[in-house]
Amino acid sequence: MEAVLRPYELGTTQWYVLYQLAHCGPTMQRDLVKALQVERATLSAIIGVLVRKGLVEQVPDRVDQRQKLLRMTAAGARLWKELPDLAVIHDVAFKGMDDTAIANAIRVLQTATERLEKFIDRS
Amino acid sequence: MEAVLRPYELGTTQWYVLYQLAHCGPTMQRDLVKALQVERATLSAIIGVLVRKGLVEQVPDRVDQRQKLLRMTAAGARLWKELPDLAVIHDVAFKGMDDTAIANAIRVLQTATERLEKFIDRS
DNA sequence: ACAATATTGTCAGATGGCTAACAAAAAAGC
DNA sequence: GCTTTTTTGTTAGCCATCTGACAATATTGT
Repeated sequence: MEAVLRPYELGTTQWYVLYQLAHCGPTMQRDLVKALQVERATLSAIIGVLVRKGLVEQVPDRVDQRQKLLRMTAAGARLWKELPDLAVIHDVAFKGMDDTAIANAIRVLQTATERLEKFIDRS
Repeated sequence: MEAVLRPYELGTTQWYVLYQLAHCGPTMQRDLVKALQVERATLSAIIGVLVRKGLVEQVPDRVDQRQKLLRMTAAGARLWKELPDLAVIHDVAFKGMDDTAIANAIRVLQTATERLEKFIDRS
């Protein structure tokens, strides 16, 4: 992803923010934190970059003034349309491989992840 | 790993440097770059941290003055002995799982990685 | 209603990763 | 032998991530 995105001066997480805004419309920053599985502070920094680049706007909510709504700007939408389709990456990596083997791999990793998370919580 | 190492103020890559020095003895910095699969600049920064902490020494080579030999200090060896065994992490993640399933998962990921690397090289 | 608590975003400072550019030293070529 | 190239490490600057502390704002509890 880095390699594909570099010419556009976009990092992968920046790309993911744009992806969310393009597919789900304007979103509260706090909801993006959950969607991207990232810390509040991390997202704050990333949004900061996107705002400085003029690709995303932060609109304070009228009822809850803590929250901010994120919206793609016209420039953001323009850039988004120029971006190449990242699905090729998935194809390059997995096309033609045995589907059940892939599914198995995913299960193995998910199980390991869950176990480690439980372990960290307990300790 | 982060969670286990945090009480000792060690990052995972710092740990890995100590691991190498503990298991393979003093090592040239350039060889560590290959062992850790990391950029020269990245390792340089990490070594910088370990040197500041007094856990590792950088000794310029007598014959080739560009190269630097890395050696654990007494303080580094002392800390290393205190560190918990990280094998528990492997156990927590994978113990009791089907070995062939794990081997399959590894194969899937290795293949995907190789394909992506080839793709990046070509493009 | 007011005090205590929880949520949301930001800032500061750290790690770890990258690239690009540089300096010093060694090796290769001519 | 001297020039050019390669190797080695560092520095600077960027992105992404984390934790911890903070301010502002809501919510809850009494």
